[in-house]
Amino acid sequence: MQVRTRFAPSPTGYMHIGNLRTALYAWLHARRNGGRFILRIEDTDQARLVEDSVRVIYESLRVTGLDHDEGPDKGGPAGPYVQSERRHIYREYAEKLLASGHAYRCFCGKTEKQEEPPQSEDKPREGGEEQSAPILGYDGRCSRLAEAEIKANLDKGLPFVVRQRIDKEGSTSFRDFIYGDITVDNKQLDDQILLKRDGFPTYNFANVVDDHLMGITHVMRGCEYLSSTPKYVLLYKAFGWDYPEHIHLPHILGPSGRKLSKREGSVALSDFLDKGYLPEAILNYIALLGWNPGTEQEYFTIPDLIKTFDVARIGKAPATFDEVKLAWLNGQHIKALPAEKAHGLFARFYPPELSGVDLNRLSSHIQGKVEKPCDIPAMVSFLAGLEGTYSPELFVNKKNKTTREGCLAALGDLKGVLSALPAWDHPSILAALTAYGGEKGLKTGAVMWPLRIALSGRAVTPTGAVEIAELLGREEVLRRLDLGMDKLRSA
RNA sequence: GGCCCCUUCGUCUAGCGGCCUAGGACGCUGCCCUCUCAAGGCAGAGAUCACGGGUUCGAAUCCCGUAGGGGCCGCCA
Repeated sequence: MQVRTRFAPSPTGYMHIGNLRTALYAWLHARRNGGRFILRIEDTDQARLVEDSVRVIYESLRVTGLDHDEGPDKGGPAGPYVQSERRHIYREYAEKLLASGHAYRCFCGKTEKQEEPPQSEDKPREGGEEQSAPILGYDGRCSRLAEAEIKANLDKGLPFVVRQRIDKEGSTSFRDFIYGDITVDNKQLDDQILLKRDGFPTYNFANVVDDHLMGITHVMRGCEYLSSTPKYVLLYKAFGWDYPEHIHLPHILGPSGRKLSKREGSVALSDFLDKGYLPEAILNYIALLGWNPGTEQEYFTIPDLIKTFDVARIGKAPATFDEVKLAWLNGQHIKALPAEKAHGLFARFYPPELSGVDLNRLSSHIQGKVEKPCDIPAMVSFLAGLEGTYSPELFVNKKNKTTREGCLAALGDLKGVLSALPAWDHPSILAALTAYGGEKGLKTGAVMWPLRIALSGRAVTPTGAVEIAELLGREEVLRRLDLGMDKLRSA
């Protein structure tokens, strides 16, 4: 049977990194098995619609390369898959359940304001208050309504919701691919709402209907649905449908060990893209959060991932998102980039003051050491100017055995050597410096150190001293050499 | 509160009864190399496998319990 997976995001306005991982796993599983990957927009909550969010979803999938085979913008015999456009379908299936007695109409009104706990309104729910206020302690009374009462209510035009009728006897089990056998007593399962007053289905219903209608073979989603799945299983049974393989995924946690959230830093794909993380590095990293290849390989290209990904190696324990490791992996992917691509990635991070510098060269110099391109401005700022003052103490370096006096002398000599240099390019500069070191019996490090400090004002730079000199140009180099000597003298 | 799930170095993880005096990666520390730092190479610190009981000749691996964490219990998904 052909594997069919789906990604079913709701339009929240941004692509959460946890959702992206779910999409990635579903996509990889489909691609790995020559199956189909379907995109379905779950926009059944009218109150929470966020403008433009469908575009964000498309854009996120486009930039990460998680292409779908069927869905809203691809047409196809089974598309488009936007739940708000499929209301008639859910209504039709709700009618079937109503007819078979697996569901019933509930006419209970919304909660009285006074009944709400006075101060438990910690976080006001986002939108939809009038319609979606829960019925506190719904006791199932409408499930026992007589036929005549229902008819009377209907005739009066009373609004209603459709609820799933769950027999509270016994228990319901299913086998999750990751978590194994899950059994829940039916008395734990409430008569969940299938169709809301506004005629839209809830996730609980639309999801089951669509997954069946779209022939989804493997339902992959976050494990927050694990304990609701028995209710879905009951729905499948009520319809007489086979249920798909369930693959619940462990959560991704934030640094504090709590669910990854905006408060704790970046959670949206766009946040990482803005910082200069490569889509393939992001995918590589999140693939490893909850899954491992069974080998010691950690660096993966997307084709590698397709070849290697296996749902059998997904773990159960939640994983903490670690941006430091993401950054390392990003650095690995940056190193693998062709020079032009790397420069293209870096370009937007160069500050405008660097206009006089050969940025292409700079890019090739730093490609091997950039992990997060957003660090670039700070890395290269010294090239624009030695803003502020650096401490002459920097000239003293134990490892290279440099002293102030020695540096002062070296700087003076270097000024002579460099101003006399016929050509200004990397090999010439390097040759002159090593020759000078040889003459004076100095190790190259002892020559480079004072030069680096004078040119950059810092002990750590993203490129070697010679590269800096070349990039800066002779005039600026000589000027900075003077500045360094001034500092050493006045200190 | 009820129910469900999870628990190996700081973090991601390997491990599916003996190969584990628990392996790899990130990070950290040190050394080497080099035009400094970085990168690269090498080395090291870092986990009594949450805890307590079993089962077994033998348990990180199986069973039970406890604790901690997470999730669900919405006309949200």
